[in-house]
Amino acid sequence: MTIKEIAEMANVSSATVSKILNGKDQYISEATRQRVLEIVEREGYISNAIAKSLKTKSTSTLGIIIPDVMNLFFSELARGIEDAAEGMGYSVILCNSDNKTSKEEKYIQVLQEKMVDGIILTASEQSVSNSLKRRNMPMVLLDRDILIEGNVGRIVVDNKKGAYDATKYLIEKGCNNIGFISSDNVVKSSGERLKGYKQALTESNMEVDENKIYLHNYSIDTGYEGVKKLLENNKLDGISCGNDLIAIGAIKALNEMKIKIPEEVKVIGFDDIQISQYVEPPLTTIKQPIYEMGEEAVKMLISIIENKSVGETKVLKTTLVERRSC
Amino acid sequence: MTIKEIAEMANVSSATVSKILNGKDQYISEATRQRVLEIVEREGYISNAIAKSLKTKSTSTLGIIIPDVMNLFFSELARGIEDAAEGMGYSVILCNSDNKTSKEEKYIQVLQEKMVDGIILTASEQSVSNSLKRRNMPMVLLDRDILIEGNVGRIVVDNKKGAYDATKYLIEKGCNNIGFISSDNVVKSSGERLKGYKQALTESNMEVDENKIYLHNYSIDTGYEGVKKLLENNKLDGISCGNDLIAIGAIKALNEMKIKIPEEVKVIGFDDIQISQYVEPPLTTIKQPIYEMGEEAVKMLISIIENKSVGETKVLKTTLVERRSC
DNA sequence: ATTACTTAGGTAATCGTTTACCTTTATCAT
DNA sequence: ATGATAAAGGTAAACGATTACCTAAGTAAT
Repeated sequence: MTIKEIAEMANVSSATVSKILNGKDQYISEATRQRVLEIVEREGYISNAIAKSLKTKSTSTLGIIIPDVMNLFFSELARGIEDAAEGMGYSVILCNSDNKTSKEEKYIQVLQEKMVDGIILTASEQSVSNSLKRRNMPMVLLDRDILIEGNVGRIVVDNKKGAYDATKYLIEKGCNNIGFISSDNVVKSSGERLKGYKQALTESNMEVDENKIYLHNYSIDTGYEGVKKLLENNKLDGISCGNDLIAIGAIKALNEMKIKIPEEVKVIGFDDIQISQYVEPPLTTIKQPIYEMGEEAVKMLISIIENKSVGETKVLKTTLVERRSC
Repeated sequence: MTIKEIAEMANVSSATVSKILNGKDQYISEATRQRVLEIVEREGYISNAIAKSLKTKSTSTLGIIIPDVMNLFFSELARGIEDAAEGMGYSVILCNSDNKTSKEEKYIQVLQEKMVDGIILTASEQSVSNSLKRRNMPMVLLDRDILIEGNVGRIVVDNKKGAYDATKYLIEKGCNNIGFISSDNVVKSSGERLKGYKQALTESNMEVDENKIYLHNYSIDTGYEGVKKLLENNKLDGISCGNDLIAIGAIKALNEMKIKIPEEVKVIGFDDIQISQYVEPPLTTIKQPIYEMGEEAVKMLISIIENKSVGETKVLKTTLVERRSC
């Protein structure tokens, strides 16, 4: 069922049908309009967006590349993105990069072939500018900032301040031996969080002890292993974690070791993913406005697409949410 | 940069370039092939999949409609789907229905306009056949079975047996007073799980007591509330939960009430979502092969698309995984 | 009566591929 | 020398919309 067939049934030209369907009907009589619309309805006509896209050079589709939707942080990001996109008339193609530059590059290629109007990229750990051959594709970098040339937007939080606040909070709560468990990946945010931790210690005249730092990746297992390793040689009374998954792993290990939280050791996370309020004890953490970050990314991307803005950097605020783990 | 421009540079026709790019080059000399390929590479030509789709009537894109990616069950499903799709050369458009028939219908319309090759639908709670106007679109129903006419595939598990096994296990572990907390939604699987619970009781000559059943929805809060409500009037020593989220909420409530798990009350879940192994105590549950269900859905859908099979129903097996909550 | 504008709609090129069908030249068996 | 076949590549229609530009009739002002 095409526009041409509808046109024949209504005894008008396909141009007329197209105009009516797109609301460009100021020079179409109401009678004709009604007649066409009725036929469209009766025949269950569904317009062919592919043909439309070919002509108009716009697909109303966005590509989103994240490491892994199964990770609660990214699934919330994805949800924020999809909701905002849907609200603005866009669909989203979902891509999981598994933090692999190779998959990321492949997806960028595919998304360009599919003529998405723009791409939201949560960069993989090793991605560098030159691996991203983009042909002037509107793009916003979300959560993870990387070096990249050209007109790209950025939505980030102040990771250093967040980690600083977390550690400072632990100090205020009376901790004297604070460990840090996080990821050793090379994305900027990871480094910033480590810096924030160190700065908080230094400012309070505590020494930075590399033996109290365990870096691996952003997973529950890292938190679990980190606690086991760190407590072999140290007496910690506070642990600042690079993200909530790590904190959850840390809590699990501490629970198993019958170490009381928060009485003996206080634990603080980063992100405030959905599940964090449900662990035992509920996790005190540095909240990122994850869902909103997704929304903001879409808004910025669409404004770049529609040429209303040039890529800028938007820094969203983190907040400390107090629960029972401290 | 189009195929025509490449053709001009190489002094061949666009047909030749197209043939080379699509591997239909049995009658193209190696010299020409190389020359064209080099130009394609040098100019960074990216093919226009939209134009291709218009001609070939296939987009290599699948639509997936799930209630909510932020729900761990569905995010794992989504991941399985995306991985399998990517492996078979397809992209996926992600849609969150929030269990609303209205959103679901809207997405189905959009997906058809975008000419996806097929749709994987995890149906919303109220969706019924006639609300789904589809124009002969290949489709597979995933996880939730609904009545629908036409040629659709189905990937499900035996929910009744799963819930039966769970409850039976509790009985074997010595429980005499087993409650059931689940969702009251109208999808078939919810009813099946309730039936499985009841059947296990009946078979063991235990009476089904409606006061020990709390039905609301598949959320952590339901588990939490359910325990509070059920323990007001009952002395339970076992709780069979409609899914893991509910079980996690139940465990949280029990922990707060200082009731020992599994000594005083045993808890069993359903699904085996990722997080379940990390709660305290780790959750014993009926494992659904979630990721594989996503994969299987893609395989079945693509085989329907390629006309290699007609819609059939595939029932995957659940297994009981023992952890410390029982 | 002429000009100008508005209303209502039609014509046909165009977007970038794919592909059925055609042409030309070379090779080869008879 | 002839016909058949293979090799190499070209021509142009088609996919289904959109849209710049055109036409024609009616109306209104001068």
